[in-house]
Amino acid sequence: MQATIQRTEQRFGNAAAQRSVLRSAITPASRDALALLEQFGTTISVHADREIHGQGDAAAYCYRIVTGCVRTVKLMEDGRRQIGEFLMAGDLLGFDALDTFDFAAEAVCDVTLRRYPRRMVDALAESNVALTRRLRDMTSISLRTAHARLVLLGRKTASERIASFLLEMAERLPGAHDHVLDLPMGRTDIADHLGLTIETVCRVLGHLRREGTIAIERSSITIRNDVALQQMASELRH
Amino acid sequence: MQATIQRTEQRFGNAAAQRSVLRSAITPASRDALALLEQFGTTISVHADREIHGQGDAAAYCYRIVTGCVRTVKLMEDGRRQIGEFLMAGDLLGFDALDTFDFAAEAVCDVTLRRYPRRMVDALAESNVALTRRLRDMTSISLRTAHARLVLLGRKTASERIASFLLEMAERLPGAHDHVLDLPMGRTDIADHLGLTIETVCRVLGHLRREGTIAIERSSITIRNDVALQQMASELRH
DNA sequence: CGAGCACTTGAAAGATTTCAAGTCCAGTGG
DNA sequence: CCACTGGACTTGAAATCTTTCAAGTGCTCG
Repeated sequence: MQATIQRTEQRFGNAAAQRSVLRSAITPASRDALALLEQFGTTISVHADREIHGQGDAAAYCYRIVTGCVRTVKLMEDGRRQIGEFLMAGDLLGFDALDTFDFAAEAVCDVTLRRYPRRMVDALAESNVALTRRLRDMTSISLRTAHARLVLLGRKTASERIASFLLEMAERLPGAHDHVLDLPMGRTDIADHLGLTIETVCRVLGHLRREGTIAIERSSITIRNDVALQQMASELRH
Repeated sequence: MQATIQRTEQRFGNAAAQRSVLRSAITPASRDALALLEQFGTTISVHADREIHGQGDAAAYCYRIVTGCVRTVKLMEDGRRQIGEFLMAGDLLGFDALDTFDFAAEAVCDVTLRRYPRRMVDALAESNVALTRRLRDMTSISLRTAHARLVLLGRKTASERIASFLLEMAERLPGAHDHVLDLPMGRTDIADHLGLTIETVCRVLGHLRREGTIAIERSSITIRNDVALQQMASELRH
């Protein structure tokens, strides 16, 4: 199982490959390790904009997103907001928490989740080496994602951030066929994820549309020129 | 994939109190778990500005910083640079890596490291539950640190970033007694860590000095008013 | 059909960066 | 021992990018 992850990781340097790695968490073998948990799982539904867990809550459960989209949110005193990441179907939430969450998780749209008691996860991890290893690798992958975002937020321009975001969504959104992205999140969420204002997000998207790089229809964006987007995204040196 | 263990920018509630909480993550028991590795360790020295490992290198070793300061670096094609974090004596590096590093690690000043073969770490982890658990928690803590930095880079102003940085250093620098910080890193490193330019770093520091909040003597900064700094840092809502 | 909300777009304001000089030491060589 | 040189750090002024403030559009829902 770990072999699968490692093999994928070899394709380093190719930005697209790198991104997909971050989400390809569910390989056949690793699904087996996680499958042990299934018997302890409960399926729950959460409506759009409802909280799944709050910032500072005890980490009593872990989750797997079955359908829909979830955002992880940190709020500052004055209301400034940072969305750490968007989680899509198949993504996991809370498996790498300590005993409390340091961010809230909210449903972006109506979502279905599979929920597992954390102490079952911990108990199983104690006795199952494969699962343990799997959990550690998953957390490492989350960390790698976070580090890529540090570069995005610390060093990229607004256009580069938007381009990177669109390319990431093109790979991660379920059914993003033919370069058509049905974005579940609004412009405000995108802005709070990319460290921009909603106006800047709109302006950059508008610019890309006028250039012919993308087409926009409300929440659906079609990538018309992904080479242009990739150049604009300025990925890391390799 | 940074491997800072005992530190975290955990920011709920009283930021200072919270920070020390995670420091105590290194309990006697957990130190014992890591102590198993000691027999496989080698001590090495690296001169200032030399590379410890490159971006993309196979993760053959893990490290513990014995003395000095290390920076983790990501470079973009055009030379823009992001420093993920600074590691101080006692911090760990590479324990949460996958099979390659996605960032370089460089000595900020002359450093002494203790180096452990990764496969020994993995082998021990397979058979030792305490160590395994310890590794997972360490990675989770790194992740929490990274998330706090996402807020800093995505939503804080230049002054807030500098204030947060100084407060973090006040806690993490070995021997930061009496609010005197001997910063091992230069202004350029600080800028590349905080997503700013060197000029902005200088200007904000100069402003704080003129205000009487800090005093500056080359690489040594004295905090004269830490309440002012804490207010300026704008920590997270709790 | 009107209200409300999300999204757009324009114009002015503001924060940070860029460009350009300096200043201040530490180390070097005379 | 002292002047000199290079690098790190400061500081000022103009340029630039993004935000803020303001309006306006368009769609959805009641």
